[in-house]
Amino acid sequence: MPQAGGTYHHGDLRAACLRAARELLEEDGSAALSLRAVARRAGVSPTAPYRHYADRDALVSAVAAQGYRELAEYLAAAHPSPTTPDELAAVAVAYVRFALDRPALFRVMFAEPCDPNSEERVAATAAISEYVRGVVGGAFPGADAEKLSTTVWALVHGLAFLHLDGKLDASTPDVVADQVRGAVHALFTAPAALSQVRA
Amino acid sequence: MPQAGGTYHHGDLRAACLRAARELLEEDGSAALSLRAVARRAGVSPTAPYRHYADRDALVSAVAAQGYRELAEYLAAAHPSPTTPDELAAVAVAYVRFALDRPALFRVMFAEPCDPNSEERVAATAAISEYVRGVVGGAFPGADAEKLSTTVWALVHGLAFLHLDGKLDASTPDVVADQVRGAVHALFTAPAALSQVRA
DNA sequence: CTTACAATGTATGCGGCGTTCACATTAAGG
DNA sequence: CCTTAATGTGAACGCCGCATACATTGTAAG
Repeated sequence: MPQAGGTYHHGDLRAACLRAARELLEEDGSAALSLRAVARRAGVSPTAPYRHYADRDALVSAVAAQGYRELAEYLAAAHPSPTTPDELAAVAVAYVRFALDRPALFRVMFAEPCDPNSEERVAATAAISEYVRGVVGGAFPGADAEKLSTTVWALVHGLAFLHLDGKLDASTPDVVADQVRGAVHALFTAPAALSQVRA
Repeated sequence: MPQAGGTYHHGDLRAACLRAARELLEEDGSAALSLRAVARRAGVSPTAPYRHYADRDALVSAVAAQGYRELAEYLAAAHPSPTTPDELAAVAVAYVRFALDRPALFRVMFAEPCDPNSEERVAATAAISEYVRGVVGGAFPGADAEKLSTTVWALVHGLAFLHLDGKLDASTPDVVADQVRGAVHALFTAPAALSQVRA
């Protein structure tokens, strides 16, 4: 009886596992994200989570999928439908800030190959891809949305990862934001760049 | 006696561990990179590697450091001192190809925070940073080498990671190469982009 | 040549982890 | 009420990282 006054059935162990996993992730990094630790934190026996997640990968994928959805919200909050380079840069800054605020989660989302066994995860990643393409395509209707969105996503994603790895100066949030804005503007204020990626 | 006719002393277990680790990495992914598996493959007792690596992280860092050095060679082989956008694009293509050819190694190199306890590793990463800055600075002497090199590195690094994660079309090497070239050209053929990042 | 020592590899053991399987408890529906 | 499926428990297996004590061997000083 792991819970003092607890009932035998937890109620919503699935959600509790997800919450516990997120906490462990931010507290001790992804190495500490074990099914057993999650079970302990949820106040449940070591094998109880297997009723809700097939294996550790399934739990990790669920965490990642939740991360993708949160990222989408976070970007939308930065600007719902950016059109100018400035607005796009604001979204890019939000992307990098998201990564720096939740480093372990961001790594879980992108550091491993996306497990194709998790429908939830592939759906969430597809949604992010769609979002990026939609935003870039909306801002630059004449350009090849596919290529251009890939380019800008890669740029922002790369900045996020390099910052995460401590390869760049991330001393203050402002420094980071300026860096990101500068890089995005370099890409978007360039007529030659746009013509380069047109269909 | 793990080795049939083997001697008690291995001879060069340190190097053998590194080799075994690389093999395991490419065969079964980073999850299979355990000190015990390395020891098995080297034909040695499970704890023997501890004589040469303080812990698992130390071995991983050594593998990563070797990866950084190989990456530097690989880029230099693509073009020793690029100056034109075309030449820089060729180096960028090599960067992404390196990542796609050695996915597990590339992830080890970049997916976790760089362990500051490994002098070898920090030295190798610093060398890569220097290399990138030098190449970009040499190609565009007027620009702010710091900012510009960060931008182009992030772009290429992001492309590599997105490809690695299957988020982009990596059906054929040519498709990937075209994508990378297009993205780099978008950045470098833009006068406005360059003026944007000048000091 | 011997012998002491440092370097290198071995043996054993601990606790944690992922996972499986048999079993217990509970909720829900005929 | 009683069956049945859902959910949680417990014990067990093999793998892992790692620490400790011990065995073997190269080396070099005496």
